[in-house]
Amino acid sequence: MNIGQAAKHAGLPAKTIRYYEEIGLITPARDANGYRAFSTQDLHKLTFLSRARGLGFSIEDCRILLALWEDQTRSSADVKRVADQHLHDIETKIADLQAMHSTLSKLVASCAGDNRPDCPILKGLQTDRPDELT
Amino acid sequence: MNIGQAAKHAGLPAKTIRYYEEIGLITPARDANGYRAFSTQDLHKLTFLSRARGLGFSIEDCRILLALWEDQTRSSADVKRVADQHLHDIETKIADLQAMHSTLSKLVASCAGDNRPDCPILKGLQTDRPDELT
DNA sequence: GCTTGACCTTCCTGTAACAGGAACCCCTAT
DNA sequence: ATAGGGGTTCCTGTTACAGGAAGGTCAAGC
Repeated sequence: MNIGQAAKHAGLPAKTIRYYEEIGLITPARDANGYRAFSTQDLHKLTFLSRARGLGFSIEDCRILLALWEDQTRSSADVKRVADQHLHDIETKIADLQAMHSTLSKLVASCAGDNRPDCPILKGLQTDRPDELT
Repeated sequence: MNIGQAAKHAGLPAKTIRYYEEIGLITPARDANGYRAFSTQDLHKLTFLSRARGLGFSIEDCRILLALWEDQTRSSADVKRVADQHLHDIETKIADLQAMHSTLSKLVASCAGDNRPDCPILKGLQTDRPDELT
């Protein structure tokens, strides 16, 4: 199967698949004409990668997860450790974004948004603790 | 004031300040010895940038906000537009992360995390809709 | 006067995960 | 023969800096 079909199958851009080969996540065979020939196993790997990336795992985490996936003697604890760490990272990011959102939404709410220059958002950005502005 | 002091004052690494100069966000004067000389106005700008970046605004957004901040004839509507868009982006990111978190936390919860190879997390990653796994 | 250490300077490379595009090859249909 | 829709490699650009090399500067202490 050529890269175009594989791309559709996995829900990934062809460019991304070429990149995954370049960094050694997959190693599809080659036809006589130089075209990549994707096996069923390759397609499974690509789907796996697509899913893992979709859940926000980094490429390096994907590399680890893929290795565990292929290792029939793995311990589920090893998988869980990686996933748990990522889950924690996600929680941290959410908390950070929520903090930004909280501060920023207050500033936005207090801004008239008309044609006058007076703007609490800009005022908030020049002070150290914008929440203290009234 | 030298870059080290300015960095402390603004809560930014010196490296970041040099970068901001390189991309034209600030243009501090130079002493005879070539050292950057930060004025009070420069310090205000750096603090502004530090705050805006801390709220997640992109560098390009910061450039716009900084210009509005310096323009006494601005309309607060222009500022609000930028902030509102960013707020929306933040909301989108939070929603994305929460979706990942939801899926992943279910998978993690269903994984024993022991020394056996059987792992619902890996199973979830190879199917298209891991939530459907029981 | 000399050294030492803490500053400062520029310049180059690397990061994450690809996207865009050029220049070119391959295959099939008309 | 040509046109199109694949495929290939290679190079550049993206975001917002961090790390580090090589070297100039300044104030303090001996």
